[in-house]
Amino acid sequence: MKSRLKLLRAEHGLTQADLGERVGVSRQAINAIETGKFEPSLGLAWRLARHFGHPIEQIFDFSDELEGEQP
Amino acid sequence: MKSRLKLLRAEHGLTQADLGERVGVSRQAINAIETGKFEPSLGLAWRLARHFGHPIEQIFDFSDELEGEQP
DNA sequence: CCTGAAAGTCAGGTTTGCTTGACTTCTGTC
DNA sequence: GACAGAAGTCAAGCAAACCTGACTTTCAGG
Repeated sequence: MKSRLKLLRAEHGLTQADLGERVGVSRQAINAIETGKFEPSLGLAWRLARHFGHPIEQIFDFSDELEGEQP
Repeated sequence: MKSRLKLLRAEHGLTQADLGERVGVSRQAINAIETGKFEPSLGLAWRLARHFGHPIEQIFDFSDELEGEQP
């Protein structure tokens, strides 16, 4: 999973602590997501997407993790 | 959080076990999500959304959980 | 060079997403 | 009414998503 979170946050001139505060998580959580330590929950992803005014899929991209999903 | 998962699954004529198999989780997981026991991870939400061809926000709706997010 | 703010990292702990296995309840069909 | 398949539920366990608190690294300005 790759995210555009770091980019978006920079564009909005926010610090990790700032963003964390606004979406209700710790600054370490934001940092961990940006550095790929883990993925956000659906609720957090939703709040982040809403905060930046973008759809979730446009911020968090899983399209490189296509396994056995027979179409 | 309310989801349209049960509805979409019914529209596609799938059983909980079927759907679970296609997105890579157990049938109990699908059931728990449909009955509101817990929320899916972002990865699972992404796979479900992709499987039904809808954006995540259109399937899982958090808009009733708006707390202190100063716009 | 110093300082301070921001970012990054680690340990330890709690909560939640998800598993398997087993059991019960609901719904239809014969 | 019996049977089967689907849905629902519970317990026990593991892994991932958070938390707090503390520490180190990076880097721009004075």
